[in-house]
Amino acid sequence: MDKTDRRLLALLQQDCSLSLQELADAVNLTTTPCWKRLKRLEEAGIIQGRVALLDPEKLGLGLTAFVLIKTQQHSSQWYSQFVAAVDAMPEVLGFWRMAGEYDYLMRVQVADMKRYDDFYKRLVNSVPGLSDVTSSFAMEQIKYTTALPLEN
Amino acid sequence: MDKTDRRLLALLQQDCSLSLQELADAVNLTTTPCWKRLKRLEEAGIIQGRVALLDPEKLGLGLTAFVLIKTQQHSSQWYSQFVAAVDAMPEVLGFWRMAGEYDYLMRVQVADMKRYDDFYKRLVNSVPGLSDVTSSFAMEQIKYTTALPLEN
DNA sequence: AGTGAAAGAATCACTTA
DNA sequence: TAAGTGATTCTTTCACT
Repeated sequence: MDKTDRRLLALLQQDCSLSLQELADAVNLTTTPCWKRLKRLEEAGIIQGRVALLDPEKLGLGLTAFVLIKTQQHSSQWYSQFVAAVDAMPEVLGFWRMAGEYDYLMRVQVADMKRYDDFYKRLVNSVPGLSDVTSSFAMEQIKYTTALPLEN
Repeated sequence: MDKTDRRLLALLQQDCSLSLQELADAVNLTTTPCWKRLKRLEEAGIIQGRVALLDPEKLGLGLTAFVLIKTQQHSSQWYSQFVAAVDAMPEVLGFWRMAGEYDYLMRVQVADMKRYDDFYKRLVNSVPGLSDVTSSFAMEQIKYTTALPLEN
């Protein structure tokens, strides 16, 4: 993983519709060595995939909620059940186990409050022991990017 | 935006390296009408772009932090200054203005605690009036997806 | 929405430094 | 071990139906 690889990654995480020729030009290579680098980065799992980013507003999914969860349940069995349940909920775009006061944090994207309420009920009923669940709602998304800070 | 468009979007937000032929097959079209739909969805801004998703761990960016911010400053001038400052910080992957107790929530990705501390100092010095800033750290990322819940 | 042709891009065997 | 050339194949794009 040299500087050229990093520059390729920085470019691709901004726009993966760049052609091999454009990428190669940007890093002063010809297409073949550039292509080999991309294959290597894919096989190494550094490039996890290529996705289209969609506009949530235009798709009627304008409500972003963050859910903070505390629980008394900490068995590994309960945990796998919880993770499986949350995994199966497509409204959950992000899910983290946290250090500190709350045990879990979730980012949820839905159409409106009615849909959020619906999601919330499904969530608290999906596993036992979700007693302390607090929801916070976003008024505005100021910044959102999938691009990691690779500094180029 | 009919059902076919939605199915195309659902596919592309999972994997935009699918060829036009594969996409067309999946929605029972030939390449040309399928291509025209994609162009329409791009021009409408529903497809915002195509990006490569990278593995943060493998790039040495394993620390995810959430930053909650309260402020007394609410002038539009202060706000644009704050937004511009945060925008310029590549460690910030998500930034929301919130309803409720805290005014802002941020998702930050960095290498380690040392780098986080560095970021934190830059943040609180970027604009005046960031008195109440609390950081929470993720122990584990359980789920992360850019795919919106389009239900297909 | 489809056909078919032309242009463009990706892929790979082989070569070179 | 990394880069380049050139041929082949696959993909995208578009005028026309």
